[in-house]
Order: sequence, then structure tokens, then C-alpha cells
Amino acid sequence: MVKIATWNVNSIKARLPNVLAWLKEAQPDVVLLQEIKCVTEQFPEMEIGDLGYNVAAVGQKTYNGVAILSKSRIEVEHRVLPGGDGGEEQARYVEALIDAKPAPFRVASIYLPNGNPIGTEKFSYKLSWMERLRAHTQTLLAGDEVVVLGGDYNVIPWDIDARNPAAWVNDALAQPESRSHFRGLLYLGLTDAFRALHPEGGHYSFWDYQGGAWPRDDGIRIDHLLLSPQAADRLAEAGIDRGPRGKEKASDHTPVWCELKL
DNA sequence: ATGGTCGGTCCCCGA
Repeated sequence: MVKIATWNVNSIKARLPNVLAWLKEAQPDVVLLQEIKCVTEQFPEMEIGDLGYNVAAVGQKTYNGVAILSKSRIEVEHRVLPGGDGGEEQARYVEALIDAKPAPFRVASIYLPNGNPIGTEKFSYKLSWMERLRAHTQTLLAGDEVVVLGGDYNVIPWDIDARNPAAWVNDALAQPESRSHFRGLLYLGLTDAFRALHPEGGHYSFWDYQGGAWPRDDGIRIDHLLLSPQAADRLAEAGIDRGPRGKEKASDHTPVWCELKL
């Protein structure tokens, strides 16, 4: 069994004690991190390495940044989502082969553009990034591998994934175009690991810092683990660990995880 | 009725 988690930590430096505590407690084999908010060289590799994890980070100054932590060896395959124009890239994608014991598998840590406000170049950037992800997913699925594409997708897939759907109607995270691009990934053959095992709504992975969203459980589910058919065949469990969101100095996101029988 | 969040950075921007 292999446990794979995704967590938008909103600054790895500010969150390091929380991340270390959760790694010790939850014992994931692979963790996909987003919003590390530091340059690659400043990622706290030593502290995390001391817990038995290898690290592959792709950072930039101030914003974004993704990483993969793994107890097995990591072979990085992409540091940028393929299909770009080769221009300046925000640090939003890292993909690697995980050299795990029974069989290797592939993962990607994804920080999809937020896209707000709608009607701006930020929203069109989100949609074009999603189209690029669709094209690359098609290539990945042709490989017939166990693949887990996890991260902060910045998409509320269905109304049941928000406590208050009406509050999000003008938000990029719930736009029909955002949702249809997300569904396009599912139509290619990816499985939303959490939804596959928890068809009911009311489970969230993000609660805004503002307005007491956490104590009121006014959340949304935007962090997802999307599985290739070969991975979905091996899906045993999936869950959202609300614990870290209730801690002191919490990220506004909490870890989402799945277990695969490999 | 009012004011109510974080993090990084350079006092405002992004979420």
C-alpha cells in the first residue's frame, strides 16, 4: 500500500513546523506540495530529509512553487508543464517517476492558476493552462502507467463541493468554463480519487482565512488527486485530513490523500 | 454598527 497526499501549504517556511508534525503523524509515502513560496534553493530540504523524504522542488520568488516529497527515490521528468511557449513560466508544475518498491509510478504536483478576477487575462491564463494540462494528460495516459496528478486545481468541481455555492458564482473557481475544463480531464479517463469513494458532498479542503470560514465550516473542495485508470484500479482509500487546518499557524488548505494497493 | 486574514516583501499584491 502506498499513501499519496497533496497539500497547498501557503509558504513552506511559515508552515515548516506544521508540515513536519503532519509528516510524522500521517506517514505519507509521497506528498505533493503547492505554494511553497520560495526559490528552489531555499526549500528546507534538510529538515524534511531528516524524516526520510527525498525532495524535488520547483520554486520562484514570492509566489507559487511546487514540490514532491517521497520516501522512495524521485526521478524528475518535467519542471514545467509541457506545451508552453517557452517564455517565462510560473512555478506551477513538477512531474516525476517514483521508484517505489513493488512497482514504480508517476506523480505530478500541480498548482493551477487561480484565475480571479473573471473577465481578465488571469482567467484566460487559467483556461489556457488547463488546456495545456489536458493535452499533456492525453500523452501521459497513452503510457498506460499508474499516474497520480495531484494538487490545488483551483476548481470547485460541483456545487456539492462548496458549503455556500451561491457565494462562488462570480468566482473563477466555479465558472462553467473552469468546470468544463476540469471535467474534460475526467472524460479523458482520470478519476477524482476522493469523489470516487465519497459521492456525497460537504467535504472541503480549503477554508478562507477571512470571515471565520473555518469555525463555520464554510469551505470548498479544490485540492484533488486525479488517477489514471491503472491507478484508479488500485484505489483503496481516500480522505481529507482536517487536522492540520485546526492547528496554530495553519495553511488555509488541508491535506487530501489516497491509498493505492501497489 | 463596525470591522473582521494571511504570507512575502518592501508598504502593496495575490489568494
